[in-house]
Amino acid sequence: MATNTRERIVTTTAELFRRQGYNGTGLKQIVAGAAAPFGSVYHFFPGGKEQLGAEVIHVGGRFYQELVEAVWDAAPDAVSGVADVFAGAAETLRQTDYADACPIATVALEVASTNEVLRVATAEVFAAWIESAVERLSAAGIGRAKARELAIAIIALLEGAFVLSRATRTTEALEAAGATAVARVRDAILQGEGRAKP
Amino acid sequence: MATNTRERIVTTTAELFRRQGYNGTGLKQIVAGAAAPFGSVYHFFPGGKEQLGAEVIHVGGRFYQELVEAVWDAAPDAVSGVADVFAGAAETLRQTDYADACPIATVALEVASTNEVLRVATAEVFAAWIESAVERLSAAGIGRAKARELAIAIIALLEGAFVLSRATRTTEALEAAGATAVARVRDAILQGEGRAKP
DNA sequence: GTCTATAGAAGGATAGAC
DNA sequence: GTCTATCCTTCTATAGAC
Repeated sequence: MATNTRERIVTTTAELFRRQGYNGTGLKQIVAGAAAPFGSVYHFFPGGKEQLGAEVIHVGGRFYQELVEAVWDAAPDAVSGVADVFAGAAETLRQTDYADACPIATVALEVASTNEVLRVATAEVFAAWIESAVERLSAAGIGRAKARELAIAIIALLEGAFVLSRATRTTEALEAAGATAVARVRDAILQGEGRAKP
Repeated sequence: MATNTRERIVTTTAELFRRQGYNGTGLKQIVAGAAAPFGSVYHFFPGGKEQLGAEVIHVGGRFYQELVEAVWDAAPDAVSGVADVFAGAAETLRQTDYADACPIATVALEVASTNEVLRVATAEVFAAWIESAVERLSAAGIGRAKARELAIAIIALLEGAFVLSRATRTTEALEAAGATAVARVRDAILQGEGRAKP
C-alpha cells in the first residue's frame, strides 16, 4: 500500500490526526508509526509539522470526498444517495470503535483560531466538499442557490453528527441527522417539480 | 466577576479550551491567564489537568445550555426560537473573530478516542442539551420520538455549522443550517396539527 | 493554603555522519 | 537521501519553603 517513506508518513499522520487531532499527535509518534527515521520528516517536509499537516489535510480531504462521492453516485437518485452516505458513515463508525469519522474536523477546530496556514487548508477542503455536493443536488433538479444551502446543511449535519456520535458512542445522531438531510433533499426536489408535500 | 482563584482558573481554562482545545492548552498558559500560582491548579484539582478538564466541560456545557435556553425561551414560539439561536450564534461568532463557538466541541473530538473520563464528560453535556431541546419541542406539540430526532438534528446542525463557519470565517454555514433547522421544526409542528405543507 | 523551584518526560527542530 | 544523536523548549507533575 504505502510503498515509500514519504507516503507512509502522510498516511500514518492522517490516521493519527483523525483520532487524536493535530496537537495530540507528536512527530516522534508519527515516525514510529510509519517506521521511518526521524530526519525523513524534515527531509520531505522542510516546513516541519505545519507543512506536513497542510498536506495531510488536503490529501485526507480529497480522499474522503472521493469516498463519499463513490457512495452517493452508486445510488439511483439523490435522496437515496444522501441516505447511503449517512448510513455508510454510521457503519464505519461502528466498525472502527467510533474512531474513524471526518478526517479533518478535529484539526479544523483546533487550528481555526491558532494557525492560519492550516485553517486555510481546512477551509479549502470544505469548499471543495460543498462544490461537490452542489453539483450533485443541482443535477437532481434543485436550483443553484437552494442547492448550495442544502449542500452546506448536509455537510453540517454530517460533521455535527460525528461530534455527537463519537462523544456518545452511539450512531443515533448519524441516523437522526441522516433522516433530516434526506427529508430536506426530498422536499427540495418535490418543490422543484412544483409538487407539494403530502 | 471571577472573584476567587479557583473560579478564575476554571473560567480561564474554559476560554482557552474553546479556542485552542485541550491538547493545545498548557497548564502554564492557564495559570498565566488566571493570574494564579502554578501550585493552585494541583491544590484545587488534585487530579491535575484531567480533573480540571472534566469540570470545565461540565461547567462550560451547563453555561452554554442556559444561554441557548434563554434565547429560545425569549421567542414567541419554537420556530422563531430555533431561528434566534442560530442567528445569535452567528452574531457571536462575528463579534469574537470566529473564536467563540461551542465550548466543548473541540475538546469532544480531541478526547473521544483518547481519554475516557473526558469523553464521558462531553457525552453527559450533549445528553443534557438533547433533553433540553426535546422538552421544548415536545411543548410545541411535537411527539416525543420525533422531538428527539429533531433535537439531535438541530444540535448536529449547530455543531457542524460551527466547524464550517470557524474554518471558512463566514457565517454562511450557520445561516444555511439555521434555515434547515427552522424548516424541519415548522414541518414537524404542522404535521402534528394534521396539516400538510403548502 | 499560597507560591516557587525543579524534576522528569515529551514536544519540535537541527546538525552532521554515512 | 537515509539515519542517529542531540539541542532547546515546553509539558505535566511534585516537593517543599513560607
